[in-house]
Amino acid sequence: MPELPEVETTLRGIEPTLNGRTVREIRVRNASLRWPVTDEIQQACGQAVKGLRRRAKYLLIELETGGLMIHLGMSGSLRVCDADDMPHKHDHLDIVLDNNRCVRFNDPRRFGLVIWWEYPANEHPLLRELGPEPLLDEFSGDYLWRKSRGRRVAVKGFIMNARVVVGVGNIYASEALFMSGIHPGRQAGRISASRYLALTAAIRDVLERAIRQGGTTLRDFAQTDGNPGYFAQELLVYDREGLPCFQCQAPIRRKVIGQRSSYYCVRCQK
DNA sequence: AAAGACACCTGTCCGC
DNA sequence: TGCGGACAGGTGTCTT
Repeated sequence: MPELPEVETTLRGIEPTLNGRTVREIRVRNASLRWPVTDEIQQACGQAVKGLRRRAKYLLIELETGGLMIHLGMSGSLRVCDADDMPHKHDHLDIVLDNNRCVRFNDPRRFGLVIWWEYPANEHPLLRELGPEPLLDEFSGDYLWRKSRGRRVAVKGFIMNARVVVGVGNIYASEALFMSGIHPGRQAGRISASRYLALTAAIRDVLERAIRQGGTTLRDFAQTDGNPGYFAQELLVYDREGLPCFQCQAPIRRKVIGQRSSYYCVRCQK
């Protein structure tokens, strides 16, 4: 479910609740997430919130001697509520604050993750090998072009590889490739520098616009107040199999590339 | 080193 | 109405 814009939306949603507060309690209802939630997580109790940031699709709640790292997987979401509100199905974990407010982790498929980490976060095994953030200057057309030389993998898989660039998931990969006129199955190493420049700009543009709309809700993504994200209405190709291309009217195709559904226009993307 | 397959898990939708 | 199968926004790990 959540790609970079949905994680960024979630971060902005929980920020006012966490700022200036102290963690009073961590309530674990179901510890079997992608990585088991261990007792280590209880070290968060009594610690003040020092900051909040996002790296790739990971949310980092920075406390005094370490912090909480949260990943939403395919179906995870965070909601802000009161600590004594009745939990719903799949509400696996609560971060209860000193004012009785609560950040509640829900994840039907349990591909998500909530773990304790100690400083420095950037050296954590899950973060150490990650590529650049797509919205920062370190991500450029030149970088993508250099990185892709000799690579035979399909360009869609290439830009979804977190060692290449983080945060680009299945929806926004299809969208950015359409916007830059590149066929998703084209070999990464056989694309010119100028086309990578266009692709880089498209990735930035689509991610920034999606953040402004609170992310994309296709099925079950929710912002922290329970509202959906509104970017679905701006999607150009994703989930539009058989529907006319907005540029040329040809039917949008769906094809599995690298085990993921890819949506594209055969006439507009080469 | 790179690329591909697979596993993890639940819910929903569609055709029969 | 029930049942089986396909599919879903991610990514670590294992095999080629």
